[in-house]
Amino acid sequence: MPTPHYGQPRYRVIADALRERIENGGIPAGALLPTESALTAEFRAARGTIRQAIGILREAGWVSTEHGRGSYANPRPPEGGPAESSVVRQRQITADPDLADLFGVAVGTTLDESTSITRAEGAVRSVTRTYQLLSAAAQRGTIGGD
Amino acid sequence: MPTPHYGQPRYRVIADALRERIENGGIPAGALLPTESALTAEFRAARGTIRQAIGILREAGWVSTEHGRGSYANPRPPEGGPAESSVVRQRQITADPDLADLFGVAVGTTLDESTSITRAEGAVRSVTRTYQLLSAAAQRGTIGGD
DNA sequence: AGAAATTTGTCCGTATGTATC
DNA sequence: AGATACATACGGACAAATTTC
Repeated sequence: MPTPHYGQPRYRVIADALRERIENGGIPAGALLPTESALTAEFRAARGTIRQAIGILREAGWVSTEHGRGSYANPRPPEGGPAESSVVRQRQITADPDLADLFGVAVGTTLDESTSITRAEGAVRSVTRTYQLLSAAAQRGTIGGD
Repeated sequence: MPTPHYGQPRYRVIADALRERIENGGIPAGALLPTESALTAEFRAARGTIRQAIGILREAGWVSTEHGRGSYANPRPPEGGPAESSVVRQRQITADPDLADLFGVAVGTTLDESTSITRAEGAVRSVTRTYQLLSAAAQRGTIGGD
C-alpha cells in the first residue's frame, strides 16, 4: 500500500534525512550518495520521489549530480561560502508616504515586501528589502472582497 | 512508444511554447494558464511532463501556481526590457527592533541605508533598500555606546 | 453551511533513452 | 558490449485547496 501522508511530502522528508546524513558525516564529502535503487529500498519510495529529494539537495547545493555516475556529497554545504543570501520573510505592507512617492501611487497602496539577508562567514552583512507592486493575480484578494 | 526524442526534452519544449505564448500576449499577464488537464490534451503529454514544464516556468518567474486554483502568468517576466536601477538616497538610520534582530545588534545601532529604484519602461518596478553595518571607523562617535 | 466538481500536489510503478564505467 | 545509473516519459491513484452549486 502506498503511503498517503500529506503533512510533509515524502520527498522533503527524504531530502531532509539525506541532508542530515551529509551534515553529520554519515555521507562523507566527496562520496557518492547511495544509489537510487538503494534509496528506493531504504525509504520504500518510488524512484521519482527519490529523484525529487535529490533534486532539492542539488538545488540547495548539498550534492552535485553527474549523468551516468551518481550524486556526490559536496564538501561545502551552504554555509561558509563566499556570501549566501536568503529570503527571510515575505509579506505585504501598505505604502508609507515615502514608498508611495517613489512608486507614484497613493499612500496605503498594498506592496509586496521581501526581506533577504546576505551572510558571509556567519555574520549578517546586509539586509535588503525589496518592494514591488502586487501582481495582478495577487491583487484579487486585496480589493473589493465580495 | 513513449520517450521519443532526447535532443530536447518534451517538458522543455512545452515550457518554451508556453513561455512564448505568455511573451506575445497569447496568455495575458494575470490570466490563468490552461489547466494541466487541458495541456495534457493539447500537447499529448502526461501530466507529470506538463507539471515539469510549468515547474520550469515557475522557477524562472514566468508563472505562479496556487493549489486548487491554477497557474497564472506573471506580469513581471524576468526583465522584459532594459531595467535600470539608480540609487535615489543614502543616509544613516538607527536600527529598529526588526533590523536589530536580523543583524544581531542592539536597537538603535546606526545603520547605513541605501535606497534604489528599478525602472523599466518608465515605471518604477521595485524599490530596494539595503542596510549595512557601518565600518568600525565610522561607528566611533555615532552612538553613545562605549 | 455543506456537498460536489475542479484543479493542483504527491506518490507509485513501469518503460525506455542516454551516459559512464 | 555489458552493467550500472541517471534522465525522461507515461499512466494511474489518492490527498488537499479552491471554487461552484
